[in-house]
Amino acid sequence: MATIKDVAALAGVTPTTVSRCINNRGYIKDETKAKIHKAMEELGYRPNGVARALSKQTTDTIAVIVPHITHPYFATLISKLEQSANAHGFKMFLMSSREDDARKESYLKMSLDSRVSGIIVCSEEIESEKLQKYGTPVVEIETHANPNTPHIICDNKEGGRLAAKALIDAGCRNLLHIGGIEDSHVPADDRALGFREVCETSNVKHSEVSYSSRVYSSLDYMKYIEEILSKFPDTDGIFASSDLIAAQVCQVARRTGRIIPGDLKLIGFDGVYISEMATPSITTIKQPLSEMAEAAVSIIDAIQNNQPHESEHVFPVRLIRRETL
Amino acid sequence: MATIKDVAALAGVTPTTVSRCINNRGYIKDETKAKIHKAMEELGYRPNGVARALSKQTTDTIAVIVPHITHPYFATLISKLEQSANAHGFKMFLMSSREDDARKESYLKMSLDSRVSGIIVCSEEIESEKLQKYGTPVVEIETHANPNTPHIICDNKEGGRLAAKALIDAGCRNLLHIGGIEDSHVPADDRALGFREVCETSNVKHSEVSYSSRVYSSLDYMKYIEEILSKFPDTDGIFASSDLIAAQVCQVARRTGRIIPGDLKLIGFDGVYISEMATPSITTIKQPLSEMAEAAVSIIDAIQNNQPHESEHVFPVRLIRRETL
DNA sequence: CGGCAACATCTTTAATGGTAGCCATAAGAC
DNA sequence: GTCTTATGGCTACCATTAAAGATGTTGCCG
Repeated sequence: MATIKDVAALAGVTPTTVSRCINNRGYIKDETKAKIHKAMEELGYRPNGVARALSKQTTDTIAVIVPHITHPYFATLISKLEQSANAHGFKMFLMSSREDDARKESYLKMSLDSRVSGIIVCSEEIESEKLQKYGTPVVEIETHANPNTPHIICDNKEGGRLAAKALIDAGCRNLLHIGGIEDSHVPADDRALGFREVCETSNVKHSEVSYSSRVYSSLDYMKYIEEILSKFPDTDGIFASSDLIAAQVCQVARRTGRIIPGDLKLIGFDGVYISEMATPSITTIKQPLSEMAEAAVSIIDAIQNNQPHESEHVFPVRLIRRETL
Repeated sequence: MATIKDVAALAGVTPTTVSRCINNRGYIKDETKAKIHKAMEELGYRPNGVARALSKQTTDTIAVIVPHITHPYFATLISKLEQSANAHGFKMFLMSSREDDARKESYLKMSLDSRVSGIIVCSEEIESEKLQKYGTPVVEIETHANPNTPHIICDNKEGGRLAAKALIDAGCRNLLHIGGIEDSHVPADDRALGFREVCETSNVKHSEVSYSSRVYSSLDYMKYIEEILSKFPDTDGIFASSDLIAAQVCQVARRTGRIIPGDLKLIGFDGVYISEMATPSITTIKQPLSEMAEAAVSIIDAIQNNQPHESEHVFPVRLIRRETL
């Protein structure tokens, strides 16, 4: 590929002049500009981003680390992050740990080595203190491992409250919350807190179950849900911690002859497309993922430009009524 | 962040020696190695990938361009590509055109400028001849704009045949194929060919409908499917060109009082997780996405290392039987 | 035991492709 | 005569690597 020197030689100027022409810096005669542009055109010249990054000391790239890509929640979040990144002039590295700590660690190092402008970590526990000494900005979405790291969450507790209230208002008296990964502690666990709070205040019978990270990884909760439903046969209202789980509750319900919402009412969490696509469509607690993604990217943008930024963003959630309630 | 010079100064050697120590090249005394490692440790040194890329003339990065991220087919494909990229030592840029030609063009330029090792374009028409002069390897998945560009597809026509046969064998006599984006020509269109072929040979009544790119973009086929079903009320078997469409057919069927598979049998395409997650679970034609992703990344790896590679890969598809047939 | 090749160890220099600060020159305005 | 506008070259710098060179150290042969 042609370099700036080739262009300079062809246009009869020095590389510096070409550089300034490209970057609109300093003074250049229109005539000279034209010559340079013609030379660039002729050679199909494209400035070398690597050299630029080295010289400018910024790659304009953010790394996004997620546990899974296909999970509808992460797929949606990734999509929003990509949009925001693009709008802010960032390219996006996508890295999926697949819940392997070694891979996560390796990806973190890779991001550092690539001199990304920032790292966005989603629903993953990381040792952000250790990262801090490298000076690469880190933003956490739905995690909060370190108090100094900027983080973005939705109002999980309120989400749990909304779900419990809605189920109780709809007449449910035997509630079940499916959520939380065993041996893991994330902000999403607060959904259970809000849920419990309302159930206790309203004096409604309720249970909570969590699942193994193996089930979470596989995205297949089917057998697990069957077990749970036979363990809690009287359940008439379920608050699932993701729309993905809720969609599978719909399936299991159908197979086991339960009518939704007749026999069993159901509320999901996230508010991503799968909640609309399930049959019946799922009533859910929606997170404002666009805004959350935008906030995450904005923080990195701000840090890169030495501008002030919030270190904690809590976004409101809301109930979307559909067919399962 | 510390540079190789800082490490060199602290260890009392030259940057070159540090470089050779890092890359295991040439002769270095164990004692010196130890000093260098100690210095690196102390400074928290991480080699600068940008400078490395400039010097080594390779970024070990691939760019993946897709029309959409959340669409279950693309989400799955992206996930598989990320896995293969990682296994081959590549980082992955994810870029979504959102079916905007200008954005696609801009992303293509960005990829070129970033000196990626290769570009993988999924289901997007691109002018790959124009790209060729830049020397950046391009691989197409489920597109085939240019005869010289390596491309990867599944056996779409055979998929159409399998679907038609299965529906006819199940007793359907009024078939409908939902597939194909208006004003666009992609290999996936061949699914209709195979479908038509079998229907005609078997003398079974069949129709084919395609949808607007607006509907495709929105991922929301609901209204469209309603219209189609009222336009073809006698339909007893549907072959949908994606599992996403099929899942929405399930929904519309339920709302309009059709029982699947009693009144209406249904086959999807892709074989991605949403086909398992829909209610009822969807019988589908599965593409081997893992293998296809691996092939795409392998080709870029091969080109980068001047090794030979196939220019056309056609992967077999197979019928997965579930509840809609 | 001198001489010389082979090996070991580290340094010097140049190159990767671009950007940016500084400098030199000159023409016209005030 | 000085200030502003305009033009474009020189050189250092970004962090690293490849190639070649410098220096010392063995080992072996005659």
